[in-house]
Amino acid sequence: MAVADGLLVLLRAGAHHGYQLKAEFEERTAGTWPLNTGQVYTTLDRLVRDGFVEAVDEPDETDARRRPYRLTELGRERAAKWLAQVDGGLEPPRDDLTMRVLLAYDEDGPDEARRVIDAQRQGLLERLRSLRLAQRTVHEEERDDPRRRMAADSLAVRTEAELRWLDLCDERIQRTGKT
Amino acid sequence: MAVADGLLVLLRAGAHHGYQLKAEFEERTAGTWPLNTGQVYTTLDRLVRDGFVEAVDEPDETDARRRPYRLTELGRERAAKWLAQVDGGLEPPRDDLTMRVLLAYDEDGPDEARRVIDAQRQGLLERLRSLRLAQRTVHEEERDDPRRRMAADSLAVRTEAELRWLDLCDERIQRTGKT
DNA sequence: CGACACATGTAACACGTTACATGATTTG
DNA sequence: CAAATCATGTAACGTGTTACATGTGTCG
Repeated sequence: MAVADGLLVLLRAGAHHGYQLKAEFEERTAGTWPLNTGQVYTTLDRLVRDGFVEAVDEPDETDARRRPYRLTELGRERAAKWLAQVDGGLEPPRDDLTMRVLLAYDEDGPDEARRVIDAQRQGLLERLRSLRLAQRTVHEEERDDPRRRMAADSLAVRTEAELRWLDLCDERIQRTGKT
Repeated sequence: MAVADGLLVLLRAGAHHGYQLKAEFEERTAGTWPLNTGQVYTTLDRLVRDGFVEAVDEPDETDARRRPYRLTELGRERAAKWLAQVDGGLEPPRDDLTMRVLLAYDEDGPDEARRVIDAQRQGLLERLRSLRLAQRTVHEEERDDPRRRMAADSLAVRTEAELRWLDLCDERIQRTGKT
């Protein structure tokens, strides 16, 4: 649903056609979130079906191929609501890292969990190094693009959080301590 | 795919039937990751189809309803590989929070982005409070279950990371500073 | 026996991804 | 004109979610 809401946000600025939405979406995300063209059109279809978006009556004059869409009142409300919304409340995390550690825990004593945690830590540290290296090797214009920097920050901050979590898991396991 | 890999990990300990897999999966994740029964069976079908799992020849004697499955050699390899694997390399983050901030940026000057960031920050702080409150109100046995604590930690650490990221975004926007 | 937990499924839908098909317009 | 870009779509598949259907075993 994330993509659908994103398109609604873009449509707040005025009518767009599908290809244009794809291009603008990618520009706004600094090329870090490529969209599939097909997905744009099927998503638009669903948005039309559900009343968030409608086709513009008089098609584009300069290019007959273009089929612009605009927000309905409902769509405008949804876009505003989505921007302000905070998702993922108290529901437990459902990601591979958490699942790996939880499932490895107590498989055969704490050893298996330790092995998994160590392997993940190595991999994440390696990822952090790569991220920092990549950040240093980009061209200046790109490095100064705030959107690109924010996207990069997001990755780095999340990776650091995962490392911190692994440390916490280690503590918990030691405290339970059989070994 | 996460669930499929999780089932493979559980099957390393020996043959299980579908219902049993669901129950054990939920127990191992301390009830934080409920599985839909239907999903278990369709996932098992796909795993059989792809050669990671096979039906046990002689069905369970004590209960004719049960249809136990076991790992194939291929499945055992996949489980081991998955446990050691680190996912999400250098691909940019694709989550709602990142998308909201990036799309809100430069919508109409930095103001819209600021509003979105502030709203998200408020919501995330509220979530952190709820998490800590919830942690304090659980019963003792649950609070001492390491799996439950790890799951709770995971949520908290991630939320803190998101808050840190929002602060970084604020900095970047100020530095670009139009106001 | 009747209720409830155990156990296996099917059907329909939402969303995302990949690949492909098909034209129109612009530009060298 | 030919090639590249613009523009709109369809088809197939993987994964997850919800809801429903159906039957067997156990226990009060």
